[in-house]
Amino acid sequence: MKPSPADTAIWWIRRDLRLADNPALLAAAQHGRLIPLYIHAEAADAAHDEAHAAPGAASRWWLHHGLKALDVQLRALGSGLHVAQGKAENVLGQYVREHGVNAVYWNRQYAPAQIARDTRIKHDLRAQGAQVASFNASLLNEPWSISQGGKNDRGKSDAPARPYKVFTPYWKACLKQGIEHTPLPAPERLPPVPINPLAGIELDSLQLLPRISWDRGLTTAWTPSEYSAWSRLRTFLEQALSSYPEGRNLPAQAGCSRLSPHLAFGEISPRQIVHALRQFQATHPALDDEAVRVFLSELGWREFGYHLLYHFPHTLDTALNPRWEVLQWPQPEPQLWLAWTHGQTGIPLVDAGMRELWHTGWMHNRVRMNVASLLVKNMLIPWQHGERWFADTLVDFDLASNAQGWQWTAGCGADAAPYFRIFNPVLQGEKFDPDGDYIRRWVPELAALPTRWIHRPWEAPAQVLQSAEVTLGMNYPRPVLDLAASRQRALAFFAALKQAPTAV
DNA sequence: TGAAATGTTGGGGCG
DNA sequence: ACGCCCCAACATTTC
Repeated sequence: MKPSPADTAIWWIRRDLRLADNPALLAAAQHGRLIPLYIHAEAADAAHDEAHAAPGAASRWWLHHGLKALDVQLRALGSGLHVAQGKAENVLGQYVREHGVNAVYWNRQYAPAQIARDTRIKHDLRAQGAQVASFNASLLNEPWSISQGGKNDRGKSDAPARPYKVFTPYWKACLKQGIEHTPLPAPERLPPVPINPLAGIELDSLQLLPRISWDRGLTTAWTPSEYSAWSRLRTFLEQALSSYPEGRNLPAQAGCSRLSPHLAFGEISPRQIVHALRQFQATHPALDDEAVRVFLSELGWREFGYHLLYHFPHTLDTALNPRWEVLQWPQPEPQLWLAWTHGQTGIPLVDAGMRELWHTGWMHNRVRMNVASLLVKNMLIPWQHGERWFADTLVDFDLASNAQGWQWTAGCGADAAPYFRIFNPVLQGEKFDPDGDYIRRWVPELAALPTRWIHRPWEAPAQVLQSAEVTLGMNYPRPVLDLAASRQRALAFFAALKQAPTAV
């Protein structure tokens, strides 16, 4: 049956900037006309409670280039990206009412405000007579599909299903339920975009790129596109996967996949990754199962983050563990915050990490744990401050992973590090960056220091500092805090949790 | 996916 | 040969 020209669908593009394994796009491509529509909501358009979902500066940079790349792909298939600005409900409603759109498809997002908005929009569009469907395209399992006491709602157990709060049993349940799916193919051709459905706007007019160009480092480090996501994955499988269990901990090495921003923007899906991993495993029988298991579990942590955010939406900015309410946080010390954000704490591993973040929009996970521990424990600055800084500066910013990760470090989240677990960035540096290569790359003023002192320059003999041309307090700061003393202060502060009445 | 304090063990120097 | 001390190495406990 030939679809009538009036039969027009919208693929509402969100964080699914890809053609392959995209159920919303495939559904929309069944119609006679297709508008691939990206709707940009500026902060003023977004509801107040959606502020957490508004992209930060680094994410906006990625979004701009990712959408450009998607447009090129769409044009190759006879289509093209359509950009609109405003509140999503208004824009979609207008297309349906005034421009003959009779179907709208999207892939799900999971921030509490997004769920509420999408539910509302689905209801409204259906009331206008449009066909609407949403799909899972960014998770191996929907956050509500895994629970304790009967994994499916058809189970015989009478006990109400409860969400998991501990990673290991959660991930075991996921693996048992099955994470294997055959990814959907990319469409071979796309229906035409209707002639002038509405005056779309230019992507450039969204002004997603920074006004002053601080983005050179981002451009060097990343290429946002579906194609480069696959190129990253291939490189990782061939070069890093086999030594992943150890390699992933070494920030100076290319030991991890660096797929996180591509995942965050949906340029590749976890199902595609799992599928590619299984294929690689099948063709490389000597590959260590342990390496595959560890890498998969990192995808598992991402899933776990969404599971927690869905079941405990307040964890976006409030501790999962209610015990944390008893803590009387001191006023954050501005000079500590400035030193932390600027990578000028005088502690090499922390400064290297914060500068890597600023320059590339990304930080190695081992180092993320260290900078987070320093902020929350040694500096006693609430984790929400760090969470917001990461939201603005990370290209891989992901609401669920970020909030849960910070809560993990702070000790108030699910399966969290206990409050007394405080990283020592000197020891961590010596353990995971034993040659100091990571420090030398990101803190070049210390590059000439011998490895013995590179993680603790303040202890280096004057002669050593002098010949390395390091003058503490001049071209590299003295430590802004004493690691041992601030550790003691943190232990004393968090000891209040022990007398708290509420059980975990 | 911690660090530091404390405890234990065993080899070697030494009187 | 023996007891004593020191201390590295490792294990356990504590935060």
